[in-house]
Amino acid sequence: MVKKKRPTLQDIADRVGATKMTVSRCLRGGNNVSEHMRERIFAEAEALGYIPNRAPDLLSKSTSHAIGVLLPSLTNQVFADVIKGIESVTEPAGYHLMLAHYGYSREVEERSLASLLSYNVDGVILSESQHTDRTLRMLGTAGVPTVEIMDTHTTPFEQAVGFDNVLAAYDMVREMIRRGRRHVVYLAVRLDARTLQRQEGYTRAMEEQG
Amino acid sequence: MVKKKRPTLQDIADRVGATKMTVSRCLRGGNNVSEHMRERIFAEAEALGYIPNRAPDLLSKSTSHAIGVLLPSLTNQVFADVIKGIESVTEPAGYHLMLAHYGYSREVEERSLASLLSYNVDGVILSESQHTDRTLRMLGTAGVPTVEIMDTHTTPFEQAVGFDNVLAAYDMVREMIRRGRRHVVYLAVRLDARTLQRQEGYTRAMEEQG
DNA sequence: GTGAAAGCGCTAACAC
DNA sequence: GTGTTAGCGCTTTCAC
Repeated sequence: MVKKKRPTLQDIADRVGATKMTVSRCLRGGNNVSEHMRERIFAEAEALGYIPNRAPDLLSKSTSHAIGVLLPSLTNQVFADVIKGIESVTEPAGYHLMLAHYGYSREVEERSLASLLSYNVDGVILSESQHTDRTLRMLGTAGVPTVEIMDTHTTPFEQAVGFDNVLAAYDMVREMIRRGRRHVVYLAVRLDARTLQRQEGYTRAMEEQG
Repeated sequence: MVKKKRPTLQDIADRVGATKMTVSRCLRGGNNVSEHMRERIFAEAEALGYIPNRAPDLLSKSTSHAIGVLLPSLTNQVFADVIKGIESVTEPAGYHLMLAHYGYSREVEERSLASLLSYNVDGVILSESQHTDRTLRMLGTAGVPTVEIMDTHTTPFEQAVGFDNVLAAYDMVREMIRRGRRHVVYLAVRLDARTLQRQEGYTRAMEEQG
């Protein structure tokens, strides 16, 4: 399956008898192009099915108009909503999403992040707030804006958006006790960071109220 | 928010007193690098937090290791599952997903596709099988493998994976009739392509059985 | 109004 | 085992 070489600015330039510079200026709406040229260039571009190439920009300006999104899992329905929410903001802004998921493994997260960063993404969205040292270092050298979602209890690398599991659990248990419940039980399936955070909130509330 | 310039192969090369060629070979696991050099290069790469840059590859080989996915909507839960399914294949293969959605508008689809193609995605997944002429032309000149999902009734541009709404509706109605139902009613909310296909299946089954 | 040259970071091809 | 050159497609800068 050989990829056909796509038409470039040069191809258009050749056909209209100009240089790619003139074509470039014209296609980007520059006004210093003669009316005659402008028409021929647009006609040829359309005829050739010219599609601009973002790669050179990506190379020279290191900017991709893409945001990397690292999710622990796609199975958990909450992350489908997360994607939807992110898209609702990025799409109107002309940004694309590059997805990766890492199955709750910090090592996979590290690799996926490297991969995402190698595309020069303009920003990264991470879920969870526990990362390997290398992950943190990469975020540092990459120098792109980083947002951690879901957990706001742990101190974020840069910024975090989400909720505090500890506080949420604490509030819930407190409210139950306030309503007169005395035997509140905390049941959890997995002992991951979030579960433990909720347990912390539960324990705090229970101890506080005796 | 100024992006810090990331370390490049040249930066590593300067520090170990070699050329970027040697560094490039070494980091990619080439064996024709002296043991001494190899160690220093890896040490410096780690120290600098070097992250490889895919942009040059993208420019010279026009290959991105990314797949463009065009979805009509993210709100419809079925597409969350679609993403999940696609990811389950692409991720192990080392491919990333670039998402775009177009709100069931062919014009938006056309723009989004151009945008996706400008990243030199290695393949495109489209939902629905009705596209503008320009969309089709772009797919042609881009020359990347294209898969249309959801609808297999319409003749696909290249390949399609999904189900046949006409046939599905036909089968359902037929089965109802076979079980003795005589007053089967088809209710639809929107008159989009899919709805009309189902109606076609319904009508065919009803007429066939009288 | 249009062109020429350089450069973004990396690798393929070719020295030595 | 290591270096040199050239080039991917585009834009920026400077000429004319």
